[in-house]
Amino acid sequence: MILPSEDAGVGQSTYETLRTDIIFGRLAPASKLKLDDLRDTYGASVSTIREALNRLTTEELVLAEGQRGFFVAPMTAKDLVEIADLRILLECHALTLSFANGDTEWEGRIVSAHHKLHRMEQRMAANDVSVRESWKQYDWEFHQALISACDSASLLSLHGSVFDKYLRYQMRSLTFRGDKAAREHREMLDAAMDRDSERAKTILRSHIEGGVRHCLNNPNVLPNR
Amino acid sequence: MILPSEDAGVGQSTYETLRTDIIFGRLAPASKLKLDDLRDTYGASVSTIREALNRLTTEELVLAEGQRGFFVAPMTAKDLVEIADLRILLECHALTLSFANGDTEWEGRIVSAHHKLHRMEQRMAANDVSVRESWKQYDWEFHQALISACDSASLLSLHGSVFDKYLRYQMRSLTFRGDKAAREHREMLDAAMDRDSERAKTILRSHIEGGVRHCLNNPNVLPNR
DNA sequence: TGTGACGCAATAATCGATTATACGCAAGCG
DNA sequence: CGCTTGCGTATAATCGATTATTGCGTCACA
Repeated sequence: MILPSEDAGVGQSTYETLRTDIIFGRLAPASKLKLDDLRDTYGASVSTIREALNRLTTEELVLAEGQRGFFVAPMTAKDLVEIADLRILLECHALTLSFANGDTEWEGRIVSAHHKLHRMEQRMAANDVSVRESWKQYDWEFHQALISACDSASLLSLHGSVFDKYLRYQMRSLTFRGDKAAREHREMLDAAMDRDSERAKTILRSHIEGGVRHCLNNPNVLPNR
Repeated sequence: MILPSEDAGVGQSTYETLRTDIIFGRLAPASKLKLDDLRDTYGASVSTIREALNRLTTEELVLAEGQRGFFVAPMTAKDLVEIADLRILLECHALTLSFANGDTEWEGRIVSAHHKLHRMEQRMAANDVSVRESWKQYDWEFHQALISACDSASLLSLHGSVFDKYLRYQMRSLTFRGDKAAREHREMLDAAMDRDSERAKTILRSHIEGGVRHCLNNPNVLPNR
């Protein structure tokens, strides 16, 4: 997900930049995406911009309304709950498969990812807000590592897409919920080493549901109404 | 899904036509999609074609390889199994939600969809192969009706996308498996009327797994190797 | 003063042309 | 004789221009 890759063409990098700009909230939910403006901002022709927007439309990060142009997908409480529900469904399923399948390499990936995530959590706890985005990046890498042995490219891809939509809501909650979340990450690490997928799933569910509650209670997250 | 809508612009209808052409096998798996050829075939400019292909790339019905163009997504046994697994996961979950939520309108949609599907199944059983595509259309409508009360647009959208990828494999099995499938449809209808989601899920799982076995045993479905 | 038709400005959709990249073949060199 | 390097063609990527649509503001008329 997330990281724009260097070498790619204009089209690919425009797509990636637009995507992260939506996920990280630099493009406001429900705002109009005017092609001419975007061309100036992103330094690509309208055709290229349209290509990127069309791809984002399929992912439902952008809405295309008839002949009336493109809009950033709005953010609503209902959508958040739906997305979280899907993330739980997909990630729990992947967890089961992955725990049954994982080898020592897999364990190594998890330990490594957790270590890096933990470092970021420490910096976040020390109010070093500059690492917000990389913290979320490492959060993704950890969750990704846990399910990386599920042996289903389709499942991983679908999960990645849902995760990013969930992330868009997370990114708007400016307050740090790290204490509880960090403990849950630690517990999932332990459960993974024990290959106890039921325990991991229980923790994951409450991990995500906690994140949802945190967002719903946070007035920054849902601007409308 | 499926049906190309009339009124839309060139871009939308090109996208829909390309999509159904891939799903229904009119464009061979793994074949190269040359832009100039497609422009002639579909009567739209390269930019418009590219727009459509980019959208299909996001859905993983088309693969975009670096600067080397577009390819129809290949079909493999592993992909079929993964997609079927996802369909079971998503559709079972949606079934649970829908059965808990559905009102009388919902029941009406199911009864109606089943009736139309049943008619098609009869014609298929009588070797009227001309209705193959509409039969699959009604199959989709029935499954869609069952989960239509799940009250999650995101889940329905994700399910639709996975269903269509599954359908691509189904469309290649030229032999009719309708007898068993028709019975399962009937049983799901009954389970829906009884609001017995556990029963419906059991049937659905074996319904889909039966379809997968049928495809895996059918040499028409997986051309490679 | 309200309403509807008209036209203008803004913006989207679509296109064809231009530039860049990749691939195959052939010629030169080891 | 095989490998590499350079050239030409085929194809993709990107762009700017052209056409179509929409939405708003204004003016005429009831």
